[in-house]
Amino acid sequence: MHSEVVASRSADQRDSSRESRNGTPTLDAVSLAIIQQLQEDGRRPYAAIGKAVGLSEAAVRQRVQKLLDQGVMQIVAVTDPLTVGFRRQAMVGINVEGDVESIADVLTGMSEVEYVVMTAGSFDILAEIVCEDDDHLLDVINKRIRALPGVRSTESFVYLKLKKQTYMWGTR
Amino acid sequence: MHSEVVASRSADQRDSSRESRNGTPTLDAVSLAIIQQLQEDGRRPYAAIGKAVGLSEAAVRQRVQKLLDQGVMQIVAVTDPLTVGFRRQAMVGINVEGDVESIADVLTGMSEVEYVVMTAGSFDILAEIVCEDDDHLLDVINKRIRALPGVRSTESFVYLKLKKQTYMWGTR
DNA sequence: ACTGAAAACCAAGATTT
DNA sequence: AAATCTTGGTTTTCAGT
Repeated sequence: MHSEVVASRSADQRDSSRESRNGTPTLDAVSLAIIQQLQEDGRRPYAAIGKAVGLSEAAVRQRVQKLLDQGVMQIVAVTDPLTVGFRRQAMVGINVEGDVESIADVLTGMSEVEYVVMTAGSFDILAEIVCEDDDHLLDVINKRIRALPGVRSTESFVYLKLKKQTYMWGTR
Repeated sequence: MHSEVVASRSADQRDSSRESRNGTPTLDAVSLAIIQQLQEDGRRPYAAIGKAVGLSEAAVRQRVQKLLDQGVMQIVAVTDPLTVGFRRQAMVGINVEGDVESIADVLTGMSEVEYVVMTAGSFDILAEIVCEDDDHLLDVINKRIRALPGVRSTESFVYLKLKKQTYMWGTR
């Protein structure tokens, strides 16, 4: 059903823990294959993954644990908040004067903010907000975000309908 | 460590499968609690979830299966593509003339598109793109998306750095 | 709720770099 | 030496009745 991965363990694919320049771990082909398996099904048994990538069950488990500990991946349930019910959701484009990253860090600390990216283009930051209702959303955007020193302007895009949500890169 | 959920099984919270007006299943408190557990850890054992929500292991298992089958949630490994390596990523704001949803549907069918939302505001659609490299990204945006009949204009926001990615609504 | 089967876990021991 | 993989034995979880 899912593709076998040739996992000859040699040469250039043996380092799963070396640090690259930006502090993020370099992943070898085997770890990528494991992640791929788990992108298809986050609860796939370690033994099945092992068979697919050519490793023992225990080895897979150890690698998965490490990937989780390192924060390279998370295994989670994902839903569409709007579908699940009671929420208002929006993307907010933000323009900043001064240090963009420090603003991004503040946003990251806000519980209503699910997603923060620094971008190139006419916004410096995109932040996705999940709220209880309109009042809550208004509060977060107008009172809390726009009030941050350094935030020059914001533009909001309230979600009407989520059409697609995938986590399948590498598996297309 | 994680909060116990009072799951008295009565009256208005026993229907996890009834269909609401828009065709999405109405979730009861117990199912929400289960999802919450799995948002913290997608591989949490059914028994542990059962203890937290006040259900037997088997009951949890059945509910989880149903939630997955219904497409209410998915349990998957989530990564930051940029961290994992070889990708260029961008959010594209799109303006449409005519039927917005049909354009959204086309985007949904494109493998490079991970995320599609219809929005209110100065964009009709927001689409997140994951690509191999700059050339690929350029191709997708300029050749494929802008070429769609009905697409009036697009604006791109290339990702520089992902700062936050959470799936914790309800658990803050 | 019970039961056989599968999966997860653990602790050494072996292998590779 | 350090890290990674394997093996064998044990406990826990799972799936079906």
